[in-house]
Amino acid sequence: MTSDPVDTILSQWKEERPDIDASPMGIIGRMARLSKYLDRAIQETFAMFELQPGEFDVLATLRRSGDPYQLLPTELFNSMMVSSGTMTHRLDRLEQAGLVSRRPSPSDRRSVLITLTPKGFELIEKAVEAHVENMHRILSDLDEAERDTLAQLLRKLLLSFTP
Amino acid sequence: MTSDPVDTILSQWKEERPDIDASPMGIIGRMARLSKYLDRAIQETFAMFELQPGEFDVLATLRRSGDPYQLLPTELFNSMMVSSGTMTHRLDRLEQAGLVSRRPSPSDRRSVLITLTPKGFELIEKAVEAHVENMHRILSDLDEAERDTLAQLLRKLLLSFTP
DNA sequence: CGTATTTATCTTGATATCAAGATTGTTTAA
DNA sequence: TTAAACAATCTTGATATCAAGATAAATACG
Repeated sequence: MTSDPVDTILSQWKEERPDIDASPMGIIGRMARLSKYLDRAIQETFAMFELQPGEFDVLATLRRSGDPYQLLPTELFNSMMVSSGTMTHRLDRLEQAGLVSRRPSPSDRRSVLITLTPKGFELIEKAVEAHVENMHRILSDLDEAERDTLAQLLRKLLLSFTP
Repeated sequence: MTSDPVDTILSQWKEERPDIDASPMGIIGRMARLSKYLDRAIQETFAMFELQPGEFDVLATLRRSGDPYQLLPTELFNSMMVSSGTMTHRLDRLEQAGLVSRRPSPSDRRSVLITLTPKGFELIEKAVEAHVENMHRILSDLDEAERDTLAQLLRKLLLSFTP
């Protein structure tokens, strides 16, 4: 089995602090590094559509919510784990670009309905297709069984954070 | 098998775009979410030592490099995948806090030697112990076989980015 | 030998993000 | 009904980060 940079880190700790079991870094350290690589690889696809990752997330969330492609800011920032202020800023940019619209909610005057515009819909259709294709390419070194196993283990770990 | 938020997302895509195989999101989407949860959980430990994650990384990298706990800024930012400007800023703060020192390199007048101060050494010893303990706790829902399998799969994926 | 290229670090300007607070509106319950 | 609690969104101020460029020094090469 070929060794990676995290193996080097683990063996350094073994040498310097043999009293410590640093093995969890084999998972957490690799997740951190992978996360950076994945972000970069994925961003290249988004850039082809002049979208930031956060903007893509908003459009994709609206798209997959189904007709009428409409959600509240609160639903959006809850589902994507960012603060309300961050969402306000994203929506400002997307509205500016004509990809979503803000309309007052008829049922709650505190609320705003965020809706995909036709332009936003067309853009996210193409961007999602490119993104999915790119993700397949990124994972192509894992066979189907490995991808399944990995997805299962990640789900189990993810569930330990969301009871 | 209990379902998680990513399963919901996958089934939404299945409904809305049955022509697309979004299964890679089962890995990449979970990695993205986990990465956020892990960052938050880990940050709590660092905060107990008044360290930002990036500052912890610098001190830990110096510590595990072994005596004399000394590296160049270039080695530091290469190993932790951040820009040189980011490293300059981190080193400014760490130097300010008296945790590392900057000394001119005797062999290359362009270079600066970053060294752990005794204060930095003492702090990182304690912080690493707490961090490792915390990581064990975070992964405690996975048994040893699962942790091994997960680490192996992550290594394989990571190696596909670093040839 | 002297010029061009590469390397090491830092600076600058822009931006995405967060936490905390402000504003406005809704719901609860006495 | 009315006061208190809660909810939805936006604003503000701070910060970590990056990309690109500046500066200075070392190395390579014709």
